[in-house]
Amino acid sequence: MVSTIHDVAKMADLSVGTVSRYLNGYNLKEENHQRIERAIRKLEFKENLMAKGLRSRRSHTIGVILWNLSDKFVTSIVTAVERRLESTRYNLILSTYEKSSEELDKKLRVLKDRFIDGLILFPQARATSILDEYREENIPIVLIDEEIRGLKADRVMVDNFDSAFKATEILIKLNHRKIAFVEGKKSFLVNREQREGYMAAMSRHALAVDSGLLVNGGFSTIKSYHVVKQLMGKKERPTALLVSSQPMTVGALMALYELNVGIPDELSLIGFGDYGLSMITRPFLTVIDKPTAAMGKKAAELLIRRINGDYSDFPRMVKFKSKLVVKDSIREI
Amino acid sequence: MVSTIHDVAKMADLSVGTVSRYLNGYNLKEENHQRIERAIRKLEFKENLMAKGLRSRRSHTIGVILWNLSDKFVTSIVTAVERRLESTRYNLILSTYEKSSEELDKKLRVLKDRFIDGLILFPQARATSILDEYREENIPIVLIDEEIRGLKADRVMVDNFDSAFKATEILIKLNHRKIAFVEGKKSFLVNREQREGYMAAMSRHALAVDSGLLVNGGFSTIKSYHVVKQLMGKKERPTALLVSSQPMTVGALMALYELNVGIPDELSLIGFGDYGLSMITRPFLTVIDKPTAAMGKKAAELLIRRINGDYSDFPRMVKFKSKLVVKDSIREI
DNA sequence: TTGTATGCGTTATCAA
DNA sequence: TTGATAACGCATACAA
Repeated sequence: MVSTIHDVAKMADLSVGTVSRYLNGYNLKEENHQRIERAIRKLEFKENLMAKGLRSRRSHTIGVILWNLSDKFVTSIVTAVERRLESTRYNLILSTYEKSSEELDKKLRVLKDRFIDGLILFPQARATSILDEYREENIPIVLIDEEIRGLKADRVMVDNFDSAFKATEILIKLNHRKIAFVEGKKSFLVNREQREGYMAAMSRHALAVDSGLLVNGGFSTIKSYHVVKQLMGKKERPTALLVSSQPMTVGALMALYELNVGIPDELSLIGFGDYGLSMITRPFLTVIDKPTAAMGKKAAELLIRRINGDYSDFPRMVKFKSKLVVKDSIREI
Repeated sequence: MVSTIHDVAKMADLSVGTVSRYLNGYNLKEENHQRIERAIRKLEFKENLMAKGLRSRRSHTIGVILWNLSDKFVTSIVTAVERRLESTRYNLILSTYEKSSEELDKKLRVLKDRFIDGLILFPQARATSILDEYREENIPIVLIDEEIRGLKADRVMVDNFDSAFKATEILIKLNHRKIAFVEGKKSFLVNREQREGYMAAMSRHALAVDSGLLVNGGFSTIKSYHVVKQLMGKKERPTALLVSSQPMTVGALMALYELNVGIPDELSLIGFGDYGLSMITRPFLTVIDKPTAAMGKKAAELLIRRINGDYSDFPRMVKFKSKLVVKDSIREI
């Protein structure tokens, strides 16, 4: 039989109030403290999270809303979040929205109705006024690698400017001049930052970015496949290519394989993406590896602090530098 | 202000009992039905899942315990599960255990304490008696592509025998005789079935499996990397290689790249894994693509039926055939 | 078919 | 510092 604080109280010969206080970390007389502890152990008492939640309006649950699980950037961050949460009493409720605004809204609503105590959001679609309700009800939100206009929230970011800058610059130093950049969706901050990094590196070295070099891969594998195919079909090919996300890098690879473009002989290639990708392509791919483990940990910690009411440095923006992992897909020309 | 069934009852001029019955699908007088519906809409009433759960001992939550999120087999099934659950009132609580038995036990315990209504489990480590408690408390479990000895539970499986058989046989038909098989951990059913499929195909064509052809990749990328390196370092190399999981296929690729083994010229290669992998390796990889979408959907539906008390065909074992996607990594010799 | 009343396990208020 | 007791929002047994 499952026991309640009433059973514990009876066995310890104290009142339920006292037991409840014990459970919530209030000070008791040392002796009573011990008595309760013993009773809890004997009865194998476990708190009932639903009853607790009903009273306290907390679910001890953290929502994670992400676009999908096929992106390693997302999954490694979620993994890190879960790991960080293991020592706490929080669990993760997972929701995906496939980059659809309607879906996103729906999921935001569902999770709010479940009384999540906090939210970790990977934003890749517009959300509507539902986010205001989160604010009104004081449900903290941590955004991953993006902003949402009009929403003051904590953010855990990749230093995307720096990443693109570094990648572009290394290509320039290898004497590349015609460096193309496959960007994502223009409306997103992550894309603007990357593009600015790319532009800044180009202009610092007095290189022109003619219009043909900047192509839009729309954050998707298939779109990237098409634009890269088009890009490399032109008479004036770039000698180097920087692709701004993992799924788009996959698309680019597919196109390049199909066109039989030699890497790095005909084209030097750098992709944003995880380290894993660099090991299974041939040649090994030079990638910009994002510090997902640190990001997930940070996001979890930030969120917990907010849940505990510590808004001292709100809104916080933490930026992590990525690492350029140089492999065989780039060369000097 | 958030409204309760009391508010709804008052506005509809009925009792809370009636409203509660309405919400749980009991029959009401048509007029009252309408009145309640109107009131609910006007008040934007939402059920309080915690209160509901406290009374009914249901959390409307389904636990998913998986080894980690870096395996596409896992993530695509989870995605399918979530999609199937969208039209229901269930949400997913996610937990990972990194193939450690202690972790698995811990997670099983945590989720039980959260009153999950059902569990989807990807078993790759031994679990202890905690699973008996699930049975005692009537929490249904669906196992994905594995069995747990001593546990009667529904299972959603890949037809691993058939998969390995088909893959081996196509290699045989391409005149390969020395076909090596990188297997996973022997203690798991998935591995035994694959191995039997491989053996069956070999013996049907009267081919001997000498001991050197069967190597153990331990289900991990790194282990597979090492054994394949060793395997291909021998004087007598196989002419074809079948690798029995996605992570191990990655490890095999790393080894083969490193040793500069020409694929498919020197070695024909088939890997278990997802379709995506086949597109980014060079040459394009022939893979055994598992029907993860269907599996996830089935798992969700099976679990919901059990939660609803329908145990008519318990325990059910559903087996899905995988698809051999032939690309450029195999050739006739 | 509906209303009333009790309890699910906890927290919080108020007295002691 | 502790005890008694009233909520929290809902489901259900029982009566009507």
